Amino acid sequence: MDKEITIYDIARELSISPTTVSRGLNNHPAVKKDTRQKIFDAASQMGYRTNAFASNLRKKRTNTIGVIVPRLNSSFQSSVMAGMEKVANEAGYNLIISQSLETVQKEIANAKTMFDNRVDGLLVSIAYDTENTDHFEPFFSKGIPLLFYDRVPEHKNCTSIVIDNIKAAYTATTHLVEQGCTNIIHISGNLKVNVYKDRLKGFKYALMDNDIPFTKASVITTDLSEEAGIKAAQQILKMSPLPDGIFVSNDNCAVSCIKTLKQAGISIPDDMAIVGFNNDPITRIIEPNLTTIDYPGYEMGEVAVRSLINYLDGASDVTITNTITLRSELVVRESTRKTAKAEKPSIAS
Amino acid sequence: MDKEITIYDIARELSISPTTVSRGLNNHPAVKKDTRQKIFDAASQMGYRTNAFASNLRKKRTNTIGVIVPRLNSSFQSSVMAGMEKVANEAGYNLIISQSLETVQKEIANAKTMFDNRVDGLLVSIAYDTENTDHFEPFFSKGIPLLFYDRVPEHKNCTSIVIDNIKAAYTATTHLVEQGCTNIIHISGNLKVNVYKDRLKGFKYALMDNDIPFTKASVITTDLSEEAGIKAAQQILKMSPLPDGIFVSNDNCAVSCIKTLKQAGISIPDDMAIVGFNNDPITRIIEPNLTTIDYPGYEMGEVAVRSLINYLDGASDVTITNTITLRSELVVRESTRKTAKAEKPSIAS
DNA sequence: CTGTATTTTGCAACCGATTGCAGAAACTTT
DNA sequence: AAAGTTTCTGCAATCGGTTGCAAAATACAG
Repeated sequence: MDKEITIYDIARELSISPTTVSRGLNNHPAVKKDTRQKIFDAASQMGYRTNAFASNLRKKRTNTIGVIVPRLNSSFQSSVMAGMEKVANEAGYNLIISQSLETVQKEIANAKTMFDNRVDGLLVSIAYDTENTDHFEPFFSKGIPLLFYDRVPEHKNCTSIVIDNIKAAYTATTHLVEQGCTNIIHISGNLKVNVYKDRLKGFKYALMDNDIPFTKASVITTDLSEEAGIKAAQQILKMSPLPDGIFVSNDNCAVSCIKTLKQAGISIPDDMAIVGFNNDPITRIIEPNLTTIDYPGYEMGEVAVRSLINYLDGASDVTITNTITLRSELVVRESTRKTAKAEKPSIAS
Repeated sequence: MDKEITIYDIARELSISPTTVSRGLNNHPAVKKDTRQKIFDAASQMGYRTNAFASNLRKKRTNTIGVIVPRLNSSFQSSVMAGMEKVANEAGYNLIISQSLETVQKEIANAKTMFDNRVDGLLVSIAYDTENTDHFEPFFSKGIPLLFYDRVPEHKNCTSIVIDNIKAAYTATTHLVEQGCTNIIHISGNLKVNVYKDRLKGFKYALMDNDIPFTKASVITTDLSEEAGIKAAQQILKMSPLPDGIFVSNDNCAVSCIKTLKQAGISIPDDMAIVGFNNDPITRIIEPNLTTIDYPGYEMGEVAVRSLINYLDGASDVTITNTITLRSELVVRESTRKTAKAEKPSIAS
């Protein structure tokens, strides 16, 4: 194992002090151009590489951003990660990623690890059962920028990046009404989570504004999994009269719901129109293609990291609570096009 | 900003030396139980948290594993990441993740970053156009364990984790033959990449073993994207006679291919049977459901990290080149069930 | 050529934990 | 109670950069 080259080796080689080498390598203005060049040359020639720990130890900065995410293996979240990684990498930051697997316990443990690892900033999308932000207190009190995205806590004034879920759900529901639906069901997720709560709100408002009664029976609360979609569909099939429109809070669940309904002989969109949420790739595979809300995951990741780095560079102030809202929009496809059936290509031979 | 507590503070508080505190916190046997307890109590009471940099600087170990992946936002890769994160987290390691976005340049840059960040080990799934492993040389020569998974380089003797792509493709193709296909096309990916190369091999062997002629025309080389699936389908539609079986190297592409073929009035599986590769969730959404090769992404991630940590703990030796091959298996669904149509539920109302 | 201003460089302390080695303390043994 | 063991503790050096402050080198002015 060959010895590691340090600034001391370079200094000795050039007969100058380590101080100057350090400054030179960091492009400090108080180093003669000439000297600096000599340092760079020697460094690359000798195979020097900086020791980040020594530097971090002294500078108390890590150039590392932590990310805590419910699950990595979801279409939406992996897009977000991809966007984050891209921006972080370009800005010279590393990303440490961990998953809470939807439990507070792991989220707490992860937060602690991130804290101990002295991340410069933290990006979090909270777990299902996270009900408070106590475990992030150390970050707040230490002034480490903390930014929530997508799934954000409600009570605390935290900087967060979201879409307008109320509006999106309102738009989706209104679209169903416009297609002629009058008996609409909403399949929702855990109502403790802001995104699902807001989508329910939007759903409710849209019904109200269109003089459609909203009752407890209008909502089926699930965990939005694939199985949940099947169960919800079965539950719907038992309703009488059958609803003519369904707004599901997530595409995955909507898709398995559609599959089950189709198997039961329900025609979509003619018997029931369905809208999902997320614009997952699967929406363009299910037949009929699913109308959904386009949700900019990749962009959300980019914006999250960009904002965080702005804070870190002192360009903006964390303590000023603000919310960044990204655009989202309805993408209309066959699953709600009651009249325009011609657009749908023939299915079977 | 409150002052950070160090072992010196604890030492002063308890009137003992920092040495003992350090040893105590690390459960060094040469510290009286009694003393150790006092140290732990004081530490937690004073809000001490270890400074990883100081420790790393001294120990020359980071407890960090680097991962370089082509893209994060793919169903397969995000499963792998999820598996990796789980094992790494449980073992007390952090994961630094970066994407090569399928280009060597970025892969080289990422490798350099990982190296400079002194990762304890590196996990890599190489980019499309990576043709040699020169940029990983520093890892080899420094004895930093490097482990390739899924997309592995061919010429170098590297430790790698893979599935038997030849066998899997052979099985998939043989299955098509067993279903009565006699004119089979293979839609492949970049043949410089081991996985696609091997799948082509398996395809070829299966044809040979079943006395079906293999010609250049039997293979369509693409980038396996969604668009590629459409184009490949169009190309297939122009063939005469039309093939009766297609083996696609990836589910995504297979699905868009099916969509295009169906639009053109081809009946699947009766006119053409199709097999994909990966067992992506979409295979169970497309109609007919896609027969595919189940590819254990999550497990691959788990195994990769576990192996790496074994090396790091000195349990096994990196220099001994070995290849870990995970099981993979054919999952038969409607897209190839020419005879058993009854299993498929009615599609339209 | 001297004095002042400006640009460069270096000294030395510091960041916080780890560890080889030696010495102190506690415990056994005879 | 002295000598021999065994168990604990602490000194001091070390890991490799960074930075405030002061000194040295150079430039500029008169």
